[in-house]
Amino acid sequence: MGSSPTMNDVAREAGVALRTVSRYVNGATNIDSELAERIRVAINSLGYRRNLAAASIRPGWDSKVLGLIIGDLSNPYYTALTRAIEHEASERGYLLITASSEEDGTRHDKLVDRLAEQRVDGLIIVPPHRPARGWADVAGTLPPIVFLDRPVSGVQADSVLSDDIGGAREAVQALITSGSRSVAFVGDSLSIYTLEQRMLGYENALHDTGHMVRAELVCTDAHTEAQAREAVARLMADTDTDAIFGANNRATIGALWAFRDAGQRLPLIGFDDFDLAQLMQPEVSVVSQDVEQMGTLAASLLIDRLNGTGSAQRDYVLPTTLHLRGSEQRVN
Amino acid sequence: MGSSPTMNDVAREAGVALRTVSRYVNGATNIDSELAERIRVAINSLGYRRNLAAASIRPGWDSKVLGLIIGDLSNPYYTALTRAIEHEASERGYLLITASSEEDGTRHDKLVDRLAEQRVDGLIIVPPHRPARGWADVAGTLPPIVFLDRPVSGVQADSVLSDDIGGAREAVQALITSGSRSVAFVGDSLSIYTLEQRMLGYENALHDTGHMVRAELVCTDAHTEAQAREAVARLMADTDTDAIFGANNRATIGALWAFRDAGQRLPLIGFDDFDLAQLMQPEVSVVSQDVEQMGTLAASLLIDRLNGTGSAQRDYVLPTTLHLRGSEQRVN
DNA sequence: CTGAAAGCGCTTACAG
DNA sequence: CTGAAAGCGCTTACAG
Repeated sequence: MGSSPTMNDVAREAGVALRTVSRYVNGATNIDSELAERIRVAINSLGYRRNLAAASIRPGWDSKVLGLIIGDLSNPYYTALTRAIEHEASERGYLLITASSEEDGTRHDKLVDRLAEQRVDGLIIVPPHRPARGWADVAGTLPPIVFLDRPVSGVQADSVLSDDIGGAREAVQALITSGSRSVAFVGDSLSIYTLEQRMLGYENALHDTGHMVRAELVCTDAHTEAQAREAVARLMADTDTDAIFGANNRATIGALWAFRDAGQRLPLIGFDDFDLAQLMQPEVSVVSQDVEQMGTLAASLLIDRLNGTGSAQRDYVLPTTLHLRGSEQRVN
Repeated sequence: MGSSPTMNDVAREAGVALRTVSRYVNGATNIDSELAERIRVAINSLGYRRNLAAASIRPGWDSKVLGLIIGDLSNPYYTALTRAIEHEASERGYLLITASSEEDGTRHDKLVDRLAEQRVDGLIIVPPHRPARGWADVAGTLPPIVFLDRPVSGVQADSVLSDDIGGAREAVQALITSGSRSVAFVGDSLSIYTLEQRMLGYENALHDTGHMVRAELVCTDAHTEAQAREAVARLMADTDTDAIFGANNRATIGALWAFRDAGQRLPLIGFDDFDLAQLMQPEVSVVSQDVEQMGTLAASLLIDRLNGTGSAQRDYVLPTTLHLRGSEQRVN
């Protein structure tokens, strides 16, 4: 390292008072031009850089750093969210610390603590589905929070969500409209808020169209792509499943694998778009979330609140969009 | 906000000296157990959290925050890199600030400045291919750096690279071995280090097998997937191209699109693996970089250096792996 | 417009 | 083992 030059060093070098350097560095306009020049030269020759970390400990100054806790960067859904958040934050002068909880409650809590201790100005959080401790215990000690993807009750915070119920219902209805009668639900644990909601949408669609929810067509333990692949294989072999609703990305991709394994496909609609969906044969139909808007909105709500221009706290539920591309159709 | 409680508040509440609280918080073992208990109670009742930002301005203390500047989080290659870096950093107690330069030199320089002013302990940087200013101008004012994906000359820093030349050569040789004679190069600008290297590998492979480099088979202005798609379409229409080397992800996907548009495919090998490569028909052959190891190594080198356990500065060039999955074969 | 001084929340020799 | 004091790099009333 070799300790870097301080504002004090610059003041000495330029032969002015510390305060004058501070004003110069902070962009004050009314500075004697000769002094300003001496300061400029001193800064350059010393290679001085202001220390924002030090500046931010002063009362009323904030760090202009936001924290983001997501599940896992390997999930393209979270990646897209992160990108939008980072973009909006950067646009508005904030840096972003990104951390992955890996859906582990304890790890998540540690990250929250660390970020709070780091004195980030605000937090955007995708809460883990099995929290290790209650939010109420720590809420008072945390900076402003916006929850993303999943809401948290009992905490003062905005939430930005998608219409999981509506999206799932629409997808399942589309499958039924295309002629399927035994639509299977393939997804992860219902203890995950979004999956629970999508299950509700699935049930709604069945009820609306006069169908029963049949337990043997419901798989809620496909945590990975590989498990979804197996689950779909089993559904195809053991039941009269005639269409698949992939309740998340991994489920959908798993189904595509199972189709390839079986050498035959079933009508399919997935929740969440993915990169090459349109390059598949047939193109994969999906319900897509407006991920970019979700991220932008979350960052923007948080920053508005930090600036005191936020409105009353509420949940924002963004609509989803059904993209019918072909894979929903029956095979004959 | 409402200013949060400080160590001073805790000391007063517990009826001990500030220093004792500091020692408690920093995990000193030898503290009178009765005092420790009083401090514990005071911390809980006040909802005190240590202020790491304040602590880190003291001499010899560092922030335990690293900065990462990449091109763009929408590129899965950078995402994978980021994930590995974040994982290693987290594993070793560091937080990670991630920022996107969007390949813009000026924006990149601003991020470097901001991160330096934020006093991150170290920086991992994918340098933009057209830097707006020279590294020499600022090198002295920056924390330790590890360059990733592309090297930078004239700066004291480690670099973590892939064997772009070797990987490209191997890919092109494989296409030739499969019977292709007019292998086209489709990629982005050669002012990007990795693309320049891959072009070298392409040329090497041609020379090694007694072929000439033919200008009409070389496309180096496919900056986007869409442009690559058009470029491949043109190659198929206007030249005798009988195989495509996709010099990056976007080029490869663009080629797949062009194949679908044309209703026929050419032998293809791409540089960089992608998520659904094996779900395509035929499965897409690629040269893959060991992205996870690159990220882990970069973070690990940086942290070792911060801890004073780093070795002499050098470039690390990681080998690539050719995955032949079928798409390299000729169509008949 | 500029200087000398106080203070942000914290850690660390220095005495006891 | 613990207390009162100095100081990290910075900003900001307070005087001039």
